[in-house]
Amino acid sequence: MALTRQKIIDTALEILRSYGLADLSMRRLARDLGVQPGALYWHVKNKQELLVALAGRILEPVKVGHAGGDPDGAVRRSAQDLRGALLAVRDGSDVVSLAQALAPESFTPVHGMTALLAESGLSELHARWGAKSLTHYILGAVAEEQARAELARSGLLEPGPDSDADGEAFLFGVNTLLEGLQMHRSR
Amino acid sequence: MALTRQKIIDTALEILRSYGLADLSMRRLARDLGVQPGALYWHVKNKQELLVALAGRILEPVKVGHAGGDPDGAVRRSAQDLRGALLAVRDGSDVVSLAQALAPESFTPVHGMTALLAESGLSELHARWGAKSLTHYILGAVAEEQARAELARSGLLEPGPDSDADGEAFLFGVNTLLEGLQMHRSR
DNA sequence: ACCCACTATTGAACAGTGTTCAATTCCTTT
DNA sequence: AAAGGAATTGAACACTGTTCAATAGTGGGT
Repeated sequence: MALTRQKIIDTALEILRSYGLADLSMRRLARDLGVQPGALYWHVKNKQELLVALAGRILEPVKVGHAGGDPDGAVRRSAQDLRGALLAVRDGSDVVSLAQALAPESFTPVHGMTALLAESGLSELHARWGAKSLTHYILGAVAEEQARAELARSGLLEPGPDSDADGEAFLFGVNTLLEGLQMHRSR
Repeated sequence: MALTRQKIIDTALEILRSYGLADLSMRRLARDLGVQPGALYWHVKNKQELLVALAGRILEPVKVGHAGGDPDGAVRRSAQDLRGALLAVRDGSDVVSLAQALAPESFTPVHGMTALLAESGLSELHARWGAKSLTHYILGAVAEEQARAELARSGLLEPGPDSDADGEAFLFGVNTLLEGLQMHRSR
């Protein structure tokens, strides 16, 4: 079974899901693929590129659809989709944050959000700034959730109640940002 | 000259300032102190603890003072102070984000901001959530600025105009958040 | 002055990391 | 079957954080 870029990314995602970013080394990845580490570098430039691709895969299910008539609602839904996609993979927010730092243009959701906000009556500039604010907030909020989850996993923190207080707090942040943006609309 | 925890943190900060987080290894740190790597572990539990202490040092100049009468203004000023402190040290936002993930309670600014927001008429819960939203936003925004700076330093990005567009965008985000919070005030 | 005890540092090792590259194998096309 | 490019191996390089027995330095009490 030939080694392929696809398979590498798939296996990397599986390691991430099950063991987290700390266990995702090139050697571990090669071992799981039954291959020598050097072989990976034929299909992938380096680990950074792998992580960027991985981030793309994590965000694949997120479609920042532009819903007719209710841009705010669409943004709200996109934000929650994004959160969901990040939470679905262990250390997902770390991987995506890292990827965004390495290849900012590859972080597609921000484009869709900019479009939605522009559609809602914001100037081009304010829409861009608003979208960036939103994504910074989202990545930060989810990173905090997952960091806590990681601490809990290692027993350094009691696992707290599993009520969706995080989801509520998250939505509060998104709504606050959206309400703040409302003031800047021209129409 | 006896090795001391203070000197270790000082030297670590100096390496960070001049060469960035990637060059801040325990070995490099030991070399700069004229000491064997193992010696560091007498004064510091491990690298994580060092980074948390370092984050504390980076945030030292930030005093989230509670200004009389104008909580929003105080928050705005604190946010900009925080940004300034992070930007003053290369990779400052990475170090602080990391520290916050490892020891959330040690990230003091969030306390002061919570207090200020509560003072401004928000409920206890909303003040907490608002402060968290703000800090997520701030860390994310500065992280992006510094990531771009790092990419530019390595020549992978043309250094763009040095106008303070970043400062403007940053302030926009803070103001948006504050305006959004206004809706949730009881008085 | 001596010895003890405690603090601090060394030197060496362990187990891992990302990455490179000559040599080799595999597979396809002629 | 032979040639040639694509893919993989095996080994090495230069690192990383961390541990720990052995050693050195330092002060107090007899």
